[in-house]
Amino acid sequence: MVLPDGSELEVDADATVEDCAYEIGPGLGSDTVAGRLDGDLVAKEEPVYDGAELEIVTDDGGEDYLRVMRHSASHCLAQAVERLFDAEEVKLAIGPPTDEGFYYDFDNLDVDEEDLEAIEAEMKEIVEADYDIEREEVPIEEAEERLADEPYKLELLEEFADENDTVSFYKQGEWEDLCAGPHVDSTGEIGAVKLLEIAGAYWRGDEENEMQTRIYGTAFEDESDLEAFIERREEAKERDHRKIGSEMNLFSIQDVTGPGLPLYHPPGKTVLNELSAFVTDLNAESGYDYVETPHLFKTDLWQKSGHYENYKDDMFVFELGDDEFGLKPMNCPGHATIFDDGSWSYRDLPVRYAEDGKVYRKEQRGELSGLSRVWAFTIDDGHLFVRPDQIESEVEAIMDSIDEVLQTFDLEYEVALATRPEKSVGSDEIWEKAEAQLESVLEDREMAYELEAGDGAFYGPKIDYAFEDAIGRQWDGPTVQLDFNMPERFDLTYVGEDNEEHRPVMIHRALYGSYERFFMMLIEHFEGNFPLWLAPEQVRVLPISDENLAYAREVASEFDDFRVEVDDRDATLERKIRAAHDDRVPYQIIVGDNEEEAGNISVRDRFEDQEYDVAIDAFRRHLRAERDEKRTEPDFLQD
RNA sequence: GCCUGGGUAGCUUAGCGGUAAAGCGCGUCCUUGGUAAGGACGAGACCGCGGGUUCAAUUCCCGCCUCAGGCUCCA
Repeated sequence: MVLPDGSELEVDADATVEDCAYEIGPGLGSDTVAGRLDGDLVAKEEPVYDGAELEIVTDDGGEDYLRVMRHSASHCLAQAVERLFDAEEVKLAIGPPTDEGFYYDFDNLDVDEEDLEAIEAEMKEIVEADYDIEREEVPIEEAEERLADEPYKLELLEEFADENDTVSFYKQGEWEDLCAGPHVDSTGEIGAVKLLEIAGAYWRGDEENEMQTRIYGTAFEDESDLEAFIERREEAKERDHRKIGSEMNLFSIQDVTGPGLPLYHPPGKTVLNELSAFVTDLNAESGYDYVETPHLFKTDLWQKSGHYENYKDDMFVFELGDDEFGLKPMNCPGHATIFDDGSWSYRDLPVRYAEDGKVYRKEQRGELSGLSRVWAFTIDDGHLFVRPDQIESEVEAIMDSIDEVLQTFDLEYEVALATRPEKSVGSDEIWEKAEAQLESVLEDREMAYELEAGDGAFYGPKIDYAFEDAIGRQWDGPTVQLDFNMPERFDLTYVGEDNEEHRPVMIHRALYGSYERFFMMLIEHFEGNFPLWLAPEQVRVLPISDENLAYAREVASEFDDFRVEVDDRDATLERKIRAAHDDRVPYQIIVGDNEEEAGNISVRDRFEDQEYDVAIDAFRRHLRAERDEKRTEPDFLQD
């Protein structure tokens, strides 16, 4: 066996995880809860095998121990449910731990939120009773008898029967379950438990299967950890872009407009305009030409592009007179059509088209959520028509731009290579070539990447970026996609050096992905405290009394290349400061008699720092630099 | 789409078989204030939409619309 520190351990051929632990030391042996065998969490009774990497999991309160304990908590949940409801009727499905807790799926169980309290109380009794949790190896045939009334368990059993002679059961008190484990030694080890949600879940995650009742919960070693968890959830709620979006008047999604169709209010549109200007500048530097295409095309175009065949279920398609039309789910066919209208020499390539293009995709109703999943959204789209020999350098250039965007927002990211999906167009040969090219760029850049087999677009493989926000959540972002198929379908050509017609390659790319999703992520990442260059209101001037109002307006006019407001309400300074904070304005300028006499200002930032006797010129110079350099934090008072 | 829970003033929420309450915000007035809510008064609600039960429905029942969480973690 290979241990985490790299050392090797010799054990008998039939040794278990627990035996290995005792071999290392008797203290470790008796503390053993489970093991990680080549990365898999397994029961301590599981046999080890030659050459495997082994890590012993003890009751040290680490992630793995929590997982084991939560798995046991899910058993308590099922036990409580079978005690309180008709155990003959209710059928057990599965009950694994998750990253944040655990769940158990039941069939034929009808519960509401009030029942949850009763179930939770019963679970606490089970924990209190401190039943020993015992593992038992049972021959398949006997297992079948024990599970005669549990159709889902039998279905699972069938699958194990191929590879194993016995299966394990875990028993606590009067209740037992078919389960691979691992589990803690007794129910009393579960410190604090809470049930969270009732949800529906398809058996084995398949829409074709019946829907079962899933109960979510979580468990921790003690009450204070549980409280911290609940607090963290509340904090995430505070950051929610839907809440902040409405507080800051950024956008709304209203019943009258229909679902997934956001309306951007002036402050929100201000942010979007800044985001758009940023990539427009980058695109100009990278040699892109802007184009514009309508929101709607005849389905002839979608047939030509292959969307009709491969994407129709996600499209809004409708009859108009004798013709059928579809709202555009992607901008590429329009751009390909523009390219097709010209005649091109190899010298003209690459041709790079860009458009902030609004697209419409008919997502399932239940999938819609705030700005993160919508029906109508805008992509900072770009399509390149390149010679085969230009692919790698163009992909490199795009990745440079993406780096610049993500660095501007201080976002860490990971990349993944997504390969051919089941539903796709084009020959195997073309796909292999495309995948190989992207792989080679990633290798050249020495970038670590994950392989997402089958996750590519239907027309080509892609490199997807995922970034992490301020509280560690992952989001989809930029993407670079190779496309050998669209040029075929549109019969795109250029004349080569040899005076023959050649086929260009298309590259699809976006730096943000969609504005909607990027905007949402920024709102939550910054908690609405946008960097100066993005802030809808950048500076607010607060006169101490009405006497200073005229001077306040004069000061504001000195900042007319910024989004500046004067708080001219009849209110105390305290109230004005409070309001400026609530509205998340990066800088407040405070002017009273002292400032008016001296002809200067006081500056306050969102961190509550303040400086008096500031020259207007000096602050304006700083502000321009902070804005133009796109710094993420207001730093006038923070140097 | 399916499961569970919501939809009451611009926002956050309370309430209930007898057509509604609070805080913030907004308006007017008093106040002219020096660093995170000064005071008084006032306006503001087809209680998501449609149907049913009832003498009476925002409240109970049914349907629809819409929002949130889940349906991805696999004994």
